Amino acid sequence: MEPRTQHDPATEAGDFHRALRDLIRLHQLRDRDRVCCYDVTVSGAHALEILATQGPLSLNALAAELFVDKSTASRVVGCLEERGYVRRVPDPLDGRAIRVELTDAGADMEAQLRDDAVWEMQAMLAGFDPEVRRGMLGFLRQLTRTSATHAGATDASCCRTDPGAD
Amino acid sequence: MEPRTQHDPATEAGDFHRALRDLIRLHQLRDRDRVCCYDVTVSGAHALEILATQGPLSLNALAAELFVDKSTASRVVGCLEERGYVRRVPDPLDGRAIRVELTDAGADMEAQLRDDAVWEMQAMLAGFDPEVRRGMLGFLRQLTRTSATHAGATDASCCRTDPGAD
DNA sequence: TACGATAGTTGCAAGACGCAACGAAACACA
DNA sequence: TGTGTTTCGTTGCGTCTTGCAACTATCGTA
Repeated sequence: MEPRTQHDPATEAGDFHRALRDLIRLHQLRDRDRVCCYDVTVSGAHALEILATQGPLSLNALAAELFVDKSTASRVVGCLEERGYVRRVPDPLDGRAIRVELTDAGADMEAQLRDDAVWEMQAMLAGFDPEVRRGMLGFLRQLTRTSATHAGATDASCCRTDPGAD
Repeated sequence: MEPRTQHDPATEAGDFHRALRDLIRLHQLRDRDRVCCYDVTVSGAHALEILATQGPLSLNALAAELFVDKSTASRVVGCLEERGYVRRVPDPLDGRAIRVELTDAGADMEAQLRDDAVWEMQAMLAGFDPEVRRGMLGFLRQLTRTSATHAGATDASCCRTDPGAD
């Protein structure tokens, strides 16, 4: 049992955990408000962004990118299509599949949303050292990767109630 | 219009934005799974953590910490109380108010949840430079603060779309 | 042609949330 | 001291998001 000093790994990890929890919780709620006036849901906004980055995708691929069930993805696409932001195009190579494409309006909307977020992020980043910024970006991505791994192995990691006696 | 080099602020901000979006989205979904087997909801887990950190709180204070409506907080507390993790104690100084207290079982559960998260976070942090870690912690907190400010000023920032676009 | 696998859609239920209405207690003020 | 106002917490109700499972249509293969 090591003493909990300021530099104790567990203490530091606890700080990170709290910071991350607050951030996630806040974004969960804030984004809902922010996005509403743009007439798209949070998932919709993410879908637009993904489509803008990766080009047309099948529904399954989109669902995977969004980390949601394909049924949810289907509904999200339905909403976006109603508003004219995406198009469902039948896949010429596979009669079962569709390709979800961004329309011009969708691309425009996506640019607006991204601009907004980027602008805000830029302001935030200004106060940090370039080297630290690079490290942070890697950290965020690493965190996502690790979390994704754990999420994938839910059955095992979900109910490991006792890490020590295992 | 400067060219978008690797060090262009907007590009970097975009990278951050994407990284953060993925992280938040993933955690949003992963936490739901993770918490299920512990018999508490995500909000419930956060509430436990907050109570453990800050001690007994009024319902309003708890709601503020959770960033939710007091009605939601009331229900969350109701769930936790059913399971024996918290207690509603009448405030001796104010007949209207209550104090939400952690029970022993609640403290135990909270420790389990936190341990889990801390353990994971610790593993993640191990690979990063101490200086970068310090920067990151500050960054995360700054991000939360800024986001909170924007969330508070929703009326102004939410609908700064083009009014004539409808 | 028949069968199993795959893509996408939809019915259904559950969970989290906010708003608004409500009762009870505290407070302010005449 | 009595009355009106504010604050605290609870509850009814509707909405939104999501996943699971059942379903249809299509593809690939024997």
